[in-house]
Amino acid sequence: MGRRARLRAQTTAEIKAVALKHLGEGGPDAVSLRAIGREMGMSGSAIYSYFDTRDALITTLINDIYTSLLDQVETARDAVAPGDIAGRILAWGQAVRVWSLANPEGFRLIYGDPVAGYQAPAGGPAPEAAKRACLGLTELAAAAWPYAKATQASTDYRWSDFSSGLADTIREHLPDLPPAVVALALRMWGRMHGLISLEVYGHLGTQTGDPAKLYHAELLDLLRSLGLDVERPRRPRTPQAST
Amino acid sequence: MGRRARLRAQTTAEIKAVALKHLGEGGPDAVSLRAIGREMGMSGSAIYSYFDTRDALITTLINDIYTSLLDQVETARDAVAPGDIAGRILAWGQAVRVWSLANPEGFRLIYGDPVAGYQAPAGGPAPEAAKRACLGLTELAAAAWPYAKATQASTDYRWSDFSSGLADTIREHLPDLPPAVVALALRMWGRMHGLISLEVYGHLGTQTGDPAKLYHAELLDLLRSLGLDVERPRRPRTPQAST
DNA sequence: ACAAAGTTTGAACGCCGTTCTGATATGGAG
DNA sequence: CTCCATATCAGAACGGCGTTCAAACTTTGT
Repeated sequence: MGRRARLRAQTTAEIKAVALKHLGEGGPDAVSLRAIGREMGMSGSAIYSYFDTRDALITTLINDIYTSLLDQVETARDAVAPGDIAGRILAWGQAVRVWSLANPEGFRLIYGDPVAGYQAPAGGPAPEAAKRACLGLTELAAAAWPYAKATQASTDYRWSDFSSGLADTIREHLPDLPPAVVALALRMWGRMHGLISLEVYGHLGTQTGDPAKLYHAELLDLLRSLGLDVERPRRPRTPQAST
Repeated sequence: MGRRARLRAQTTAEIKAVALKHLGEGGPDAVSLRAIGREMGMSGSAIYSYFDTRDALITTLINDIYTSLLDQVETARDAVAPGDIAGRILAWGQAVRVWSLANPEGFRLIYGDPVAGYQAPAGGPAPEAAKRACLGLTELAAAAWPYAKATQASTDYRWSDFSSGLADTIREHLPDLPPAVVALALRMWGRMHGLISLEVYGHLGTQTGDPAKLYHAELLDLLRSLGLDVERPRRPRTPQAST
């Protein structure tokens, strides 16, 4: 890699850094090519050498931020012993909320209307990080499955219910997994996402002064619905025999 | 009310109607004062006679849309016999999802980043419709409480955990209600919101082809966690005696 | 040393919200 | 009916935006 490529990579990184800074300080509107260029001492149109369009820049920002979220969440999960399934799920859920509240603009970028008129690249593959999130949750759901199986409603799922990309990835990492586990993982995702999303967007703050307590109770209820005992000792009870 | 006031009301209504149309057709960006004026045959600046600023227009749109959502949801709920608690919760939840998928731009406006640079009126009272939603869910939670009480985790809530506006409204309509019921209602809200939000913003579609099945399973699990039997006969079992 | 490729600038186009200056129409008081 | 305050409107203007384009400048490989 010549000197030129190095400069290019450096400038690209600086653009992303400035964009992230503006995002955090002034919200999504502050992420404008002209403003970024102004701060970097170059004209706004020069950025088009590095990103085809503003949406392309936003897209890579989303990928970066999403990746950082997953890094943090996975780290929190791995700080709990692999055998402590309830503890791992709890750690995952709490980490998602902590990150989201610490990076509300990032959360909005990933999960909400990112920025004026941004259109996600259509038809493209699902973002890598989204699959990673889903896979991580599926692993947790799979670990809880022996306990949760009996409690789940009798909806029957097929692999065809899920996108081939997701299904293939999961079956590669976790063979012999019933598709219902993936559905459970997606529901766990939604359950964590709901309260966090309401809180980040300020809908919960006007109703309750203590969203943390609410969220914690929700996670406990989630564990209970997975058949994992949670009051006092956090060890799960013995899984039931297969039906 | 003179002729003048009538004209004014009419023009105001037309502005809102055109704004809603643009919102549905072109997304949030299409809601621009200039574009609205263009379509109405008047200059963009003329709208400033009717709304102080674009954000004011957006704010009334949000109120209107939020109200229409609650009208529809309450209608769906009231189509189920008052005694069928599980059925009412199910109807509420399904109605929220149906409305959200039919009005994704409205959903984004209410719950997401509404539009470029919009700032919700700070310090103002919580939107009327939000309290209405919360109150409706609290009624459902209160009806389910005799069955759900025993299943809830032992988090203890106080009235001071909630905003005074909400707490007062609720205690006015439903006296002698434990604050834990409000917490339960907020959690129910979050639980419905999670999957719907993921679906509306397209995060679920890339992972599963059948979000409806997922959402229905989630509602069933919610009912189960409320202590309401749900397989086949939808009648709740007898409430347990007070602990 | 020189041509090819990459990078940057600055003007331009059309969009936006908002403000301001006048022009025009309306409504009520005398 | 007249007259004037008030409400409504058009149009220009300011500064912001994403994007395009021709022209200049810099680096690279030969």
